[in-house]
Amino acid sequence: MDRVETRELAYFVAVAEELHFGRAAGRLGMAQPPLSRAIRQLERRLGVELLIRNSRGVRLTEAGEVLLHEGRKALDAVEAAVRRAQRAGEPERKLVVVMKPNGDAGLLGGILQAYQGDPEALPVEVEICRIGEQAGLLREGRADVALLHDPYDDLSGFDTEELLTQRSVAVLPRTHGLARRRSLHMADLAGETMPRWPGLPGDGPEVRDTAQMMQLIALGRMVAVMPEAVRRNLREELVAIPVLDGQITTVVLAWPERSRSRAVAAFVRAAVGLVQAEEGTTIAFPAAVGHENLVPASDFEVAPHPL
Amino acid sequence: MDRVETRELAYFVAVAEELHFGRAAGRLGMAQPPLSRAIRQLERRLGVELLIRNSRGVRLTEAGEVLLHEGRKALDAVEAAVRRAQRAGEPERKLVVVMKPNGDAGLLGGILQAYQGDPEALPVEVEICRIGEQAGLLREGRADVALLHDPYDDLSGFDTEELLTQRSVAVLPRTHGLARRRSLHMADLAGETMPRWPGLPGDGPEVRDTAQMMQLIALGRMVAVMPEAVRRNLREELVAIPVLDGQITTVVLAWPERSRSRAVAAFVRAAVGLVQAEEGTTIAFPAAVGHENLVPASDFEVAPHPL
DNA sequence: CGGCGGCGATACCCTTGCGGTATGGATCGG
DNA sequence: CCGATCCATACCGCAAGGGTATCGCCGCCG
Repeated sequence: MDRVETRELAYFVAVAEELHFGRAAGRLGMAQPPLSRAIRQLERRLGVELLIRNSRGVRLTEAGEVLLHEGRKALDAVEAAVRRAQRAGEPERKLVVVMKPNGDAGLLGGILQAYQGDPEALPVEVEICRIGEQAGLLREGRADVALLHDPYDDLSGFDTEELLTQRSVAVLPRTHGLARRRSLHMADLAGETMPRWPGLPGDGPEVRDTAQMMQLIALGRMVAVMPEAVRRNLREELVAIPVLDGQITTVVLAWPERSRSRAVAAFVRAAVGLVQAEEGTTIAFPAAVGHENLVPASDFEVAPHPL
Repeated sequence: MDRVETRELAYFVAVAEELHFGRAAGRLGMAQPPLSRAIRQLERRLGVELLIRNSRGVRLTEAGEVLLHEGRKALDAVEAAVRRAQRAGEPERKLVVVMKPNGDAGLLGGILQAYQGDPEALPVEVEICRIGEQAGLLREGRADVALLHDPYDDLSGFDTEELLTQRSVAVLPRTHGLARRRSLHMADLAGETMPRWPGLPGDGPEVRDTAQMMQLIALGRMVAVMPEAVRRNLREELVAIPVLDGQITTVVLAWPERSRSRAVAAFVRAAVGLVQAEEGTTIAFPAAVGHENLVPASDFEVAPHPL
């Protein structure tokens, strides 16, 4: 059997997402009949029924579900291949590091310093993206490495190296009834309104970024349980209380699997070397914190580290 | 910028592999001029030089290297998407498990038994492939799950679950000077001829499969250090001696990342459940071994398990 | 030094097949 | 029963992919 073109895959994905030939054709910037024909042709060539058309709508068969899912991955891979090749051909090469705001837990400065000492190092561009975009940017080949968070980000398709584990703190308004506690358990927060992050399920109000969330917490509209690195940018009127049984978050360095880029390899070396040198320190804080709302890390010691 | 078609990617990969337009065109079943043109066109569209043509051969630019590498992955992904969709559309669905001969270390029987009890289970087809083919079959979508060996197989692009760790044994002819030792270190085998497996570097004679290797060992042409599961099919004239500092091999169950197949999920459940139930037993041997060339597992206890 | 051979690029032509428009046919709602 | 909606079919034109012939360049060898 001969090749399936990306065009055909993209057509199918569009139809499978819209479940409507007309709308899909519109999205693809073409007329409906050629789209119908292309999909039929694809089905004939694969020898599989992908869609069930009952003259008043479209449904996916099981094979169609699979092709939608796998086809998206394949299209991602093609796009990433092109973009990485283009980036590799640019006259001044650079390494793009992507993370969400504060997503490095204070590690990036040290990593960059170590990296620049490597003979294979390239100039670095740090891209601060919006929450939920990190993994996608890396998948599409727009970035070379990313600082991601396990278990919140989807790490599949990447090679990774764990850099740092973080425990959780509850971010509360200073006026909250629990604000003077030295530590909490998740059960203490039962019934509180929690933020809902884009892409994740939940019933709280959706928040786009940490600043927005902080604002809402300060207004008493919600509380949040976050990796302890949030303490680096707490507002005056908020406090962070350790949550002893909260989610453990791992900051991981991720890059495209089976990458052969020497610049990426050097970056990974730098990052791993750095965290190994700092082994034992769970999280780095600026030396001069000065803020009373920063809970001393020793408070975590009341509970054994669950890892 | 508009889409890159798989056709164009395949053309480029062929040329990049052959480093010769004529041969690549032959391989693709087409004439050389359209191929030249297609590649030029691809370069123009990407805005990147991929090949350096000096009228007496072709070389890859750095961008070309990247596109060769990433393009192969992308083509794999497209092919896998198609094949998985086709498999999902077959009237009698089945689950294809792939492994190399003896690659399950005796686990598969139990896994299959546990799996068949699951309500989501499908009929299973066990595919025994040649050495080095396992990961590829899974990548191409010809199999649903594979039993692979870390660190020998390339696990990137798969989700995995570790099932079993195996220590190493040296397979020696009964007449070998070391054949009566109770245990060895790698240093004891310095200077011995070792097999070279397909795809891996090395300087020994290449072997295709274990049976061939066993034959060569019996003839005194080589010795081999293998995961201890080889003891399950040793010939009469061979012995297996624990190698205390040999490579630790992990049998992992692998499946396409981000898979949504319920049948695969059920298989993973069955396998993980099984190994958890047997937790503590490092490797399962048939109850009635009876072969004196099977070294008792207790011999391994002289060295602490390095994991 | 000149001819030859190998290799990629160019020129030109033909055919395929993709995409567009017009229309048909089925089904559901009122 | 009519109209609206939506996918399929019919048909057409043109862009683009593929083939053949040939050129230009370069290294090799007589």
